[in-house]
Amino acid sequence: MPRRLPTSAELRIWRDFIETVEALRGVVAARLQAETGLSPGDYVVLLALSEAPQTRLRPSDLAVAIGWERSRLSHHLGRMERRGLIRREGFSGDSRGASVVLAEAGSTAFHSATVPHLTVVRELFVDALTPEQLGAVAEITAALRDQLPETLNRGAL
Amino acid sequence: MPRRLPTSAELRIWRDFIETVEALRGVVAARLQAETGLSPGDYVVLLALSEAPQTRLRPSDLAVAIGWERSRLSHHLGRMERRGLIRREGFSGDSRGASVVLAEAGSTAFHSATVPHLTVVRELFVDALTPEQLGAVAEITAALRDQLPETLNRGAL
DNA sequence: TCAGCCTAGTTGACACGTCAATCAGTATGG
DNA sequence: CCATACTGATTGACGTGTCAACTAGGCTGA
Repeated sequence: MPRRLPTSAELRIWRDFIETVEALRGVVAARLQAETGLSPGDYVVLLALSEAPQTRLRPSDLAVAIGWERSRLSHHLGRMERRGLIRREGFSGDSRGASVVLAEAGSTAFHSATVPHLTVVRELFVDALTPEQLGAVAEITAALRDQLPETLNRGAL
Repeated sequence: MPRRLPTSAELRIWRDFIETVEALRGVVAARLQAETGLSPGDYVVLLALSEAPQTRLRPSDLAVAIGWERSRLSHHLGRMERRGLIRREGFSGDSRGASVVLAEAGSTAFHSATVPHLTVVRELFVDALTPEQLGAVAEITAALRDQLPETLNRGAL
């Protein structure tokens, strides 16, 4: 039984919030793409691979590490492989398993993307907020996440 | 000249924030889809049409009203037209112009989606936050928007 | 008048995401 | 041994978004 509906003020906060975050995501993505040739998705994949032993991971492990569904990852890896950022190799031991390997081009791209990536986050997010607001963001994030179905509380939580 | 890079704490707040909002958007979209058969995009389009005189708008005006690029809207209208939610008609006066008309099915779908839509927003957003936090969201949204390129400060601002 | 420009709108190519189906290899119980 | 179930991974269909190109109708000034 629904308790009540949002007031128009609450609704406006919701819409502004969602639209602004979407715009922010879009701008960050566009700047990363322009400055480094990598999408945010590319970046997280390359980051996880860089940190992995031998810079290689099985797709399932990679998916867990970055909190993606396997199918999403598979599609993305296909695109990254076409661009030479990663390679797929067989996995000795379990012949249904595969292995994703960081390619030379991927490593290079990742390293030259790190600073631009962090700079964009600073300029558009960290510098936009006061330290108190940044703390409030952390609180709000946690509160919102708690309200989400548990299935989604994935990742480094 | 970059001033400094984000600390790892700041970076973690950023990542959690973006991931959580994305998850939230996904959950809202999935629930709307399941309960009403409409995507968030469908909903905003139908909302704008419902409020327009004669429930009809020229695509450009519609695009401005909801803050979308024309091409995005055009693609979306194509899909909505296939489903019978809207119709496209000619526009008398300027023969380049067209007109988007709310179809019967669109009107029905929109009206039966309103309450579920508001309920989802309440449950996953409004109810997750204290009134103070809701106020903080509004502040933070404004601060983030101010940092975005002006081109994007679109809509009812 | 008509060349050049602006505006309205659509289209095509492609990246990204989700879902359901599929395929192949491993494990397991009778 | 083998049917069955489970797991790792990919695939196809389709919705969604962006960008650049394109069509086509108005507008304006030499």
